[in-house]
Amino acid sequence: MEIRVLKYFLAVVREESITKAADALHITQPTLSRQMTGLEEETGVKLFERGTRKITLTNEGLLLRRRAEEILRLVDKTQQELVEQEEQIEGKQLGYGRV
Amino acid sequence: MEIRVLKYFLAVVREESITKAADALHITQPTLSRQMTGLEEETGVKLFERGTRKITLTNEGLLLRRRAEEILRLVDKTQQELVEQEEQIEGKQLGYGRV
DNA sequence: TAAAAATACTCCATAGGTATTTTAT
DNA sequence: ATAAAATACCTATGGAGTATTTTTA
Repeated sequence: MEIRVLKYFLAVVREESITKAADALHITQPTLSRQMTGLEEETGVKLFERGTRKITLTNEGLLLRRRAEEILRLVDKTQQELVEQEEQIEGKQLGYGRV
Repeated sequence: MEIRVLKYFLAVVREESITKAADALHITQPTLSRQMTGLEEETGVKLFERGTRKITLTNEGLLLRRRAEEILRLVDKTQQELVEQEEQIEGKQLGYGRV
């Protein structure tokens, strides 16, 4: 399970469609279709019911949606905190790209 | 930032050495060295002070350690929950690999 | 000087693309 | 009939390996 794929998954959930999500992510429909199949194989659960008009989440899909949101929120927070701490330390001349 | 790399990072923290962590992860030292450099470039912060005997974490490294532990705990929990829900649903004949 | 990390290559796995077929309304 | 997903096949990026050099207690 990778962060990139969890972002893909949430895009599919948001758009209720692999085709629309692929467009939003600027990747192609087959690539996203394969990534979602891969996620289902890896986790061992069926995440969506595919239809011609839209995709609906299974109970397992609903569970993963909640967790994926939590995980990605934490990842974003972490990246934000690192930038903030870096700025603080830069002011003390101790950081990475220090002068 | 990918889950695989966060696992690598925590191994380096645990072993206090890229060489030892690579060994524990069953990958080579240069691969892990590059992944850690990549993580530092991607986040924009210096994570370790490299020494000849062992590696020490910077303040940013300490921060990432805490967050990476949180993130990986959530990921593990998620995978566990998916397996559990799957088992429950299999009993109701509604799951993925249903009979 | 002797460990550990970094670099210079090479290779290969897989993310990603295009074209097409299959599926479900 | 048609819109969406899946599949087949190909390309390219980057993860990973071996050999070697550079760094720092």
